[in-house]
Amino acid sequence: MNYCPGLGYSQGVTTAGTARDTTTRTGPGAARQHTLRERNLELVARAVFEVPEPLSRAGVAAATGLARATVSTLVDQLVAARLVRELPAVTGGRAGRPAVPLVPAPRSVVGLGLEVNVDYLGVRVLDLTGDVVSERVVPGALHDSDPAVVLGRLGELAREVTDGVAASGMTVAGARLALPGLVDPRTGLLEVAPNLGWSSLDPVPLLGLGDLAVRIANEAKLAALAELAGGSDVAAPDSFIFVSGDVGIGGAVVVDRALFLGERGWNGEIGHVVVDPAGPRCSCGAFGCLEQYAGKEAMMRAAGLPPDSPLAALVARLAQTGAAAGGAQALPAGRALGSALADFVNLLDVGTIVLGGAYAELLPWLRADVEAVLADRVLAAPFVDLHVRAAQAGPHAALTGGAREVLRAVLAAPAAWV
Amino acid sequence: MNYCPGLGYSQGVTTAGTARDTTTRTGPGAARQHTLRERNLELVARAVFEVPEPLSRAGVAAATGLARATVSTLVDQLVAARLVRELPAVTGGRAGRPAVPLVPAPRSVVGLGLEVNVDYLGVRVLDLTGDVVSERVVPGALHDSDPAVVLGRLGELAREVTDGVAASGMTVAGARLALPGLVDPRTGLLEVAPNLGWSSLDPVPLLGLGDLAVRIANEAKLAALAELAGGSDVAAPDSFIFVSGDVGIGGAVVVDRALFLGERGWNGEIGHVVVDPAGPRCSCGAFGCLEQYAGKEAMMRAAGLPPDSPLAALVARLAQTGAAAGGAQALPAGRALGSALADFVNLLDVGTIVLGGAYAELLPWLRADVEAVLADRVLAAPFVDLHVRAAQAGPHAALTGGAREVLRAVLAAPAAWV
DNA sequence: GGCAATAGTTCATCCGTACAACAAATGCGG
DNA sequence: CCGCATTTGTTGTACGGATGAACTATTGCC
Repeated sequence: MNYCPGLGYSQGVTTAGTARDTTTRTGPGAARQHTLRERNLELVARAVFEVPEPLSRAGVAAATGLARATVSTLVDQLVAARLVRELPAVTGGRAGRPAVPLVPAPRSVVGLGLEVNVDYLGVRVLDLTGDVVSERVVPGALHDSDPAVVLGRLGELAREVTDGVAASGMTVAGARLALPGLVDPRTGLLEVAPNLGWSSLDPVPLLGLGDLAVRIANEAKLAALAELAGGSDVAAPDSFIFVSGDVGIGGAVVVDRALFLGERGWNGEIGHVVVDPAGPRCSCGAFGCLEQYAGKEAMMRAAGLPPDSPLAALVARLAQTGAAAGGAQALPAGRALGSALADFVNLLDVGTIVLGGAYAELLPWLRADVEAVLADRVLAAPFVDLHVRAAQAGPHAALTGGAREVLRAVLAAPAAWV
Repeated sequence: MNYCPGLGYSQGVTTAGTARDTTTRTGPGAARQHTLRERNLELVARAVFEVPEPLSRAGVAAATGLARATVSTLVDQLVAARLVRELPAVTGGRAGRPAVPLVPAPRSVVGLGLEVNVDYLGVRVLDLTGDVVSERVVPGALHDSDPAVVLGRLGELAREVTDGVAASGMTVAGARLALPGLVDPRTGLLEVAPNLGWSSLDPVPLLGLGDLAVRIANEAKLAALAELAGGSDVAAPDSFIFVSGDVGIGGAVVVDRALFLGERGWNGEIGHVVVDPAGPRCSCGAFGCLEQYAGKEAMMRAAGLPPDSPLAALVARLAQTGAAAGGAQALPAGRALGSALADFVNLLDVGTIVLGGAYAELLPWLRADVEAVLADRVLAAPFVDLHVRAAQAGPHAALTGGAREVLRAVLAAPAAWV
């Protein structure tokens, strides 16, 4: 599925004689004997976790290309590490010794998702099967709040939840804290979160979660990862653009089931893409940004509602005014959003667009305009099927995405758990 | 240098019970004993090729973390494969046995770059040191040309060049054909190249190059890769946005020295990003695309020149009208380009912008406007240094980029050459 | 009940790296 | 000029991990 023509890494053909590139790129390091073990442990773990029907040891061997003997020892280690569980042998009607199905271990190793957003605090625990083990979501008005107080409160919630989880014998592998702002994953610092009124702070210590490994990330990025779980009726795409409409507009890019983050993870800022340079001035100082057309307040105003109305009011108004779901021009946001998304697709060539936040509910009134503008403006539209769909992950998707991200890291390096 | 928080691969945590993701992702395959050898061969090759000062075997061992004994055997294989050459031992004034410097082997394994563009055909051969071994560039007016004739002629040029190269004992590792249009790397087909008047064709067989491995790619993408060689005075950035202005406007994205290609490699189409929805109609059918402001014809018209004037005429006119280099508003294209680039940066978070094609020469008259609009419109501008620079690779950069790409692939899998 | 079929385990073998010892080639101090 | 420290490169042994074949375990079917 990787169509890049073998462009996996640094090029490094240097013209002889010119002194540059002085920093030695250490690279991923030397491959030793135990590297094989780590690599194949990961391979086996992926085989067990990515397949819809449980595999046996023999099935894993066939799927991975490893020898049955090798798979046996690796699976035994994963079982001992409580990452994989053996189900009772099932006699499937065929001849031969019955196979032992291998499944992700439930309620053993879990991931913790944390979130501070404008109107709530949340904690969610997921186990390796994807089940929600425990969660707490507390509403609150957190514009211009005190980070120490809010994060301390979130830390308390997290401790309550993790204490209960640990009492049941589960192990918390780590945590991800989702924040609605510019986050620097290198330093773990929050640069600025306009809607919270926070800036330039180190949030992790304020949680007071001791030695638990907590990493921070942008809320929309983690919400996008939650979409990789797919929905009850629809499969998850491997590559998509995720755009979430709320007070601000957040975006993320997923390619081959991994986030694309640019240089610092500050990508996907579709809210400030040019829609019309003659448009209204944006809070960012520029003119005609998408946010001025498709941000929550702009949509409310366009519908004749107070800017801070709840989303339900807008939905009710749309239904009341008889705007045909599926019809064009129900919301002025539709064409603006389509225009910005067309830029996004032209620049990235990712053909599936997942709309989250308020857009998920408003999609019936947005879709016609969005799709029409995409067809007009995307250069490759004649050669590509563009898909626009609503987000599948439920409310507080960033909590799910954060917890999933912790568990993904566990599966990427299962050797640390054996 | 990888700031993504461990998002290397497919996630795969699936909710138990829901049937989806049915395609078994085979993954990169099982790691066997010889995988170690391949991996470490690559590591050693990179160490030799990426360092400005030649390393000895002991130096490679220190740089890679491998044992000296291991490095010795690996280096011997690379030398036998003619990828690496030993220089005469140099007694560097220090005590101890003199070290044998290892360098990329000159004139041994070479890469072939091919290109069809609107006004020329070209062939260029690079060796592993980055030197141009041989090249042929033939001007021609190729709008609305016959693909069979043009590609046949290019194939003849390529054979002439490769015959000479082979007669000198060199081995051509492969070729890349650069085309100005939408290319599908999966199938090797050219979907459409508007300026050539070509569409829906399989160009490789028309070259008549027999069993030589030829792959096709977009011209701007390969030109961007040429920038990884750096310039005589300035180091190459590891991540950058490349935008090349000509009749059309081409773009590419390089992150960590590798092309980012989206799903099909049809990304970087900045020429059709919205600058002003009330603007002129574009050849693509939409309104107010960047190409209508910063395409070559638009720039000529804005300067009062015939649309098909040579670039030199525009430069002369700018000098003549006394438009201050470095001053604002010398060209209307400047602010339009800045607007589209700001969208690009907002969506991708890549902070270095390399301008090629006509923009490289026009940069003195564009820079002030571009940088001003970027500062206004890029959301992360207060936290990031944005760099705008002219392309360093000389004319016909796609030829260099294509040849480099072939050699990069050789270094990524040196085991095939031992 | 015997036989074929499939799952899982055990064991000798092979491959590649690591570590240590050794050989080679130099600078330096006496 | 000689001995010694120093660094490079090579040789030999040990070890870890994957393999494939042989073996055991458990079922369906005739």
